[in-house]
Amino acid sequence: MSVLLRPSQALHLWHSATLELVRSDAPDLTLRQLSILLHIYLVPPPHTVRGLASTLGVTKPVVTRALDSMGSLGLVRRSRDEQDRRNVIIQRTVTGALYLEKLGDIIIEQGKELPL
Amino acid sequence: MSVLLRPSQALHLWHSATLELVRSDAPDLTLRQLSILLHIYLVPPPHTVRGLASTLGVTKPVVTRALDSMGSLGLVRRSRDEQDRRNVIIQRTVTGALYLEKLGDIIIEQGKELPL
DNA sequence: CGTGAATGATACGGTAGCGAAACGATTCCA
DNA sequence: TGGAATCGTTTCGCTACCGTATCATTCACG
Repeated sequence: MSVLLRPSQALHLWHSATLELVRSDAPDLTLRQLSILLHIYLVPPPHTVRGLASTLGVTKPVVTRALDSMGSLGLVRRSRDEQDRRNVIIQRTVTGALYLEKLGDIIIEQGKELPL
Repeated sequence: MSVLLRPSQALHLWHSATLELVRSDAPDLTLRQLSILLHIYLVPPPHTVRGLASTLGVTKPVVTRALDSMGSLGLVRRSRDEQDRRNVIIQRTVTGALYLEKLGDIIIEQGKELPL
């Protein structure tokens, strides 16, 4: 089954959710960073820089920089792939999981108050 | 009635929608800019710099800069309030309406493919 | 009038993002 | 074993964003 959203509902959901996200004291990530973060936590591992860059349609430095930023926020963690030491495996953290849990709560909360 | 989203659905919806948004050739706005744009188009006018800043919980220069950026993209338009010439009224444009229509389409499209 | 409040824009110094190109480390393979 | 390919990072020059503070314009009100 699908989540049935009408056009006005879809935009209102994003409106209220982004509004709440901006108003919150959560570190404000760029859309690209948020997309990377969601991908890491919602798609089965392993995740590499090259893989993420390809998936998002961006260059590798974009992913490296996003990992730098989010890494210093504790949202993700890097580790070398010991099988092929050229690769970097991006891993999840407790902090990152909590961040996304909070994001999920915001979306759901705003979804409940959508006009029909 | 409300839009019933379960936690995993909420995050998956945002995951696929942000992914599609990043991959698209649409100008990539910051989260704050997107929030401002949605607010202008979904909440009844008039919209002023001060009002938007207060609503979003950000400073006025943030709104001014966002309007500069989105203005040069043609997404919004500024005009003086002739009743009180201190105010600037932010107005919608055809380009902005099309941008949000496209965003709505992306969200709906991704919502249809959500796992139950 | 004219003084103070209110509004939006601007200046400033600093930080972080961008794409393109080059770089070191590692692996592949001939 | 040695050259090419792959992977992630770094560098470069540039643009855009941030918060704080300040500015010009306009209005309200004594």
